[in-house]
Amino acid sequence: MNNEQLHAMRHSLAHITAAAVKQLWPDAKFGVGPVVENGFYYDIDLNEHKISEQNFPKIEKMMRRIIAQGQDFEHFTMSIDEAIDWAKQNDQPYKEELLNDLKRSGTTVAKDLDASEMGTIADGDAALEEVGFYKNGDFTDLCRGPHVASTKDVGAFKLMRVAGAYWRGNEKNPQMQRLYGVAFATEEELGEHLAMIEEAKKRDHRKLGKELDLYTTSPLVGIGLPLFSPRGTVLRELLSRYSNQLREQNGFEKVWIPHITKKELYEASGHWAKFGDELFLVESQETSDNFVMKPMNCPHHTQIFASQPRSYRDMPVRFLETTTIYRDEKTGELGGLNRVRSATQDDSHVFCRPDQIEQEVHGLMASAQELYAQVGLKLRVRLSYRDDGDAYLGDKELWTSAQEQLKNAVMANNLEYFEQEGEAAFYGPKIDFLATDAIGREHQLATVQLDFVMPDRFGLEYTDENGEKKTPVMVHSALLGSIERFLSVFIEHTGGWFPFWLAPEQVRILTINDTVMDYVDEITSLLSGLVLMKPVKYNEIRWRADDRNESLGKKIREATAMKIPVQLIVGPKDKEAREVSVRTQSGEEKVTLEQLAEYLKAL
RNA sequence: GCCGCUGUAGCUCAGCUGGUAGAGCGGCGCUUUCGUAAAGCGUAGGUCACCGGUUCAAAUCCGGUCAGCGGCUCCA
Repeated sequence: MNNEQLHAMRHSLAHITAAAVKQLWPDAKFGVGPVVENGFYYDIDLNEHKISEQNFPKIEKMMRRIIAQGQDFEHFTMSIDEAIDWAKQNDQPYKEELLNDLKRSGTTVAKDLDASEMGTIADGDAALEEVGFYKNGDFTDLCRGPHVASTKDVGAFKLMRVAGAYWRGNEKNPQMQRLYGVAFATEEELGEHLAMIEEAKKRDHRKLGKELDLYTTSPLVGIGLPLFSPRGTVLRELLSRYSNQLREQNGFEKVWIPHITKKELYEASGHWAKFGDELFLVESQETSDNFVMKPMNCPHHTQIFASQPRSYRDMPVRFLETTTIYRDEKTGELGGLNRVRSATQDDSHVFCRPDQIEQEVHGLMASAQELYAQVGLKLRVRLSYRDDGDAYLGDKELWTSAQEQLKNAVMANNLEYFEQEGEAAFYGPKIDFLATDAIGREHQLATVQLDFVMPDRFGLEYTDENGEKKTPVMVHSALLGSIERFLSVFIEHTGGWFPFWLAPEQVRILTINDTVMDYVDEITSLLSGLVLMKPVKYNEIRWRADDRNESLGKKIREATAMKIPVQLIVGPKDKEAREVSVRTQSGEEKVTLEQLAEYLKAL
């Protein structure tokens, strides 16, 4: 089975889905039905009627009937005008619209779908004369193909869900119903895929967030505004400390800024014009000034840079701050920790000379590399450059030099990378770090962005060796990105089994009976004096003793459910031998009290 | 913001086509001090998300609101 065959199977299933829906609801109007990752979808407009998942058995039954009939997929062509007549006669206004686009420009310029799905080639500017159709049974559809020969050759499939989708991805257009299915060549592969979805569900950070008591939400506080319980706060603080520690080693200094500011700050930076509708407004009862919650930190940090005269000898100036930003995201976008209205960034800004870009980016990359290696996420790098267009601000030579320096830094760090032209921000080129998690999903977390525009907007300057005023370059960077989003990825990556240094509760002592209480005191005073220095410095051991009047089995069960990495079982025999039974994910072993500290430090 | 689905005790869930609410876990009390993933008994918890409607009667049907989930759109 090669990709083309699988593609044809999935695409054929899209047609079969549409054919089944057409039989069940004859007045259905069809949009597009492309192949997507792992399957296919078809956009359908049923006027008043709404398909729900309860209809799936009925639709799937109809699909299986069509499949069992072994209908041939017949290919034929029509002239474009005949095709438009066909669409009109069959009351298919969406197809008619597509055909008219094809007639005009040879392509359908809809976002999110490949023109090849609609029966033509994407890269033609010329008007099209003929379009392809496929017919199976009495269902005919505009389509370039290819398809499998017969409806019985489509492999294994399952309808997954139905969702609203705007016609051609534009929210001003009518909303259609998008029917999603997954499809594979064999039942086994379909089964594996469904099992993977189950695995992802088990690791869902919203589920684990509740089970492990990491964070919560409250309708009284508002959606998209998560509240972190003690255990979740440990994770947040340690990750932030680690991220800060890595950069402080490279000369970054902590700064602090307030969370509201006058709107004028963002008018000066240019963000108000562009992102004004995403800012939370804050009203003062004392002054007429308009305040906003900060949606980013860089403009504030520029004002700290500007507060002192700067010499070329002072450069680079490096600021660092873990702080929360607030964005008024649309309610429908919010969910879990992935997308929130209060997001905490481990933000940093370097103000440097143009010739210092490479060394600064190099240092940040090395830090990112170390952090991600430590948490077990595999990194690769996307370099986004400008193209020849005029959408970019700043000196072109500076861009060229900066892009070279970025690439040098990536090479020096020996990182896997790829380059994209035309993907840079208007204010400078950027580097995104893509992290692959334990079940193969890729997430964008850390970022390094150059900025040639903001220093100019705020009139930042330093004095060079000739006594002349020069404008610095800014390097924006975050290693974790948003701590909330990082946590959502990290929780799912680890399935809640955090590495020892990060675990909110690292050690739990499980007693067998009350005769060992004095021995437990000895153990706890040892643990209380224990401090880890790696990878985060001054990381005091977090422990609890479970000396309740419960069975050992129950204590183990509960400690394991909370994914506590080290369980110390303490009974009369252990007390007698002056050792503890250490239970970890990799099994159980006896460790003497004397060796316990070293044992834990080595984890 | 839009479309679809869901909302029953702290948690996980049962409650068929309307007759007025249940289990397990957890909590609390008592007993048990028990060595590797749930000790025993007892007991207290619910305006069935909220508001309105239909009905003799609503957790159940209808409408609205809020929240959660899956998508669309968006993401400096």
